[in-house]
Amino acid sequence: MERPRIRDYFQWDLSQNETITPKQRAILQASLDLFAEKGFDQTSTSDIAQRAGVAEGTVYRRYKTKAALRDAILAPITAHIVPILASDFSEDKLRQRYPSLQAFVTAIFTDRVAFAKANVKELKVIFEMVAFDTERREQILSQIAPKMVKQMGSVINQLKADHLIVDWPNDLILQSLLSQLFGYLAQLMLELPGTEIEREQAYLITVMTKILTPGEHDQITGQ
Amino acid sequence: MERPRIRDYFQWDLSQNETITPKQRAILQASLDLFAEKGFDQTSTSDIAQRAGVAEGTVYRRYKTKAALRDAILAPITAHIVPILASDFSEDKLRQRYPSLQAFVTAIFTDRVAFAKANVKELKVIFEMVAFDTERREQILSQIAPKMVKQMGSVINQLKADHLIVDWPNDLILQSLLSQLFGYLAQLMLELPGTEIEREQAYLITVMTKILTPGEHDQITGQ
DNA sequence: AAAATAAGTGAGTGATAACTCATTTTAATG
DNA sequence: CATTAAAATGAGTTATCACTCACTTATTTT
Repeated sequence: MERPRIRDYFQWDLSQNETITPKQRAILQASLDLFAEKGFDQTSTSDIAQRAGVAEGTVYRRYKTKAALRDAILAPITAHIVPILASDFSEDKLRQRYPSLQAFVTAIFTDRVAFAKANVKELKVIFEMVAFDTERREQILSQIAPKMVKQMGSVINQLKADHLIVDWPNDLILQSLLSQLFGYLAQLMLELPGTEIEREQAYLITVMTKILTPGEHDQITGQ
Repeated sequence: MERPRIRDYFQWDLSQNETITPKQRAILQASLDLFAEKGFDQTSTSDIAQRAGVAEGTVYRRYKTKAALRDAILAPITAHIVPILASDFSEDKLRQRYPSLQAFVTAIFTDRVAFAKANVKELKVIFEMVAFDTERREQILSQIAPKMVKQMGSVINQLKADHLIVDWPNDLILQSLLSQLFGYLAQLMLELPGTEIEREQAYLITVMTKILTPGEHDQITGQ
């Protein structure tokens, strides 16, 4: 059974979904744009209809509720966000030793950064949803976190055995990886100016490698 | 003219504001809690009244609109957020040379992390507001960014001259500082589990020092 | 204690927004 | 072209929510 490559998840083409009329496609696109621009609650269904060039009733033809419409937008990305975040380390990559720390970091970030870049709007909508819905957040986390800890854990332990990575507890290492990703995401979503997005990926890899390289500054001084 | 120390901004005691009745104080507290829990739009004024143990009319006695109530909550923090983020480097600290990179990083993060920790709820409300209000975001940024770039810039240049900091463009250095802060903030606001918040400050300083220490991995490799 | 001022109340109001449905328009099929 | 099915429409319904106001209760002043 073949796992799909991460690149296949990029660039959702909403139009290739089954039989979907141009108007329905316009509704999905308008919703995504508006939710990302103004937020879910601040977007009315009449806003969506107007932006999509459609009557309001058309919005409700396929999606029973506004929330269902949001779910439909996020369906493709949520369906694959778990494997993208947590896996990709299970099979081939796990068994192959990482020759260097940089190789490990590159493996982690390359696809994930590209994925984030290709789905900024969707991620923003997810963030808004998850920020104020504790239940949903914990549900998602309980799916992702254990896999991540387990799969990444083995790789990290390998690197530790080879003295290729800093001797921190694994959760701290994971935390710095995540923290770095969050910082990057925030920049994308808030459209912070003065950022050459193009150099981001290389920058992230450089910084992350630097953080995790064993060295003299590794002692975490208490306060 | 004495500038207030950052510690003075911590821990807003809403009750010490002028003449404020217990009920008004309860309204402010309930609003802050609910806005941070459920989000601004998902919180109705009747929710607030109920949580505060007050009639709905009472909410509107002092604050003309729901937005004005939010502004009132954020007033103290927004009044001081600019100096906290951007300054504290203008006078004494700027003139005194930083003996080490760690001293510089510690100076930057200690207060800011403590501030973030003491104002998680407020920051969450601000984030929600700013995330979907481009105008307001740019307005705030245009206030903060130039000061930050200017004041931090001089310090960074000094450290560069002494070869105490990595030879990256200043905006890239600033970006990594910010990115690190964002990552930390995200953890706070999303209440991500498995995080010993107490070690965060020491961790941030360690990591940031490591990132900015000049070394062999400084080349940012293109993709 | 009486008068005056301020604080608090909650039923009521207008507007908005999510959602419905009878009808019309478009597309598919024989 | 006629028939049928699907898609689209937009006026209408219902519920919620921000906000008001005439009135009551508490507090201060004289």
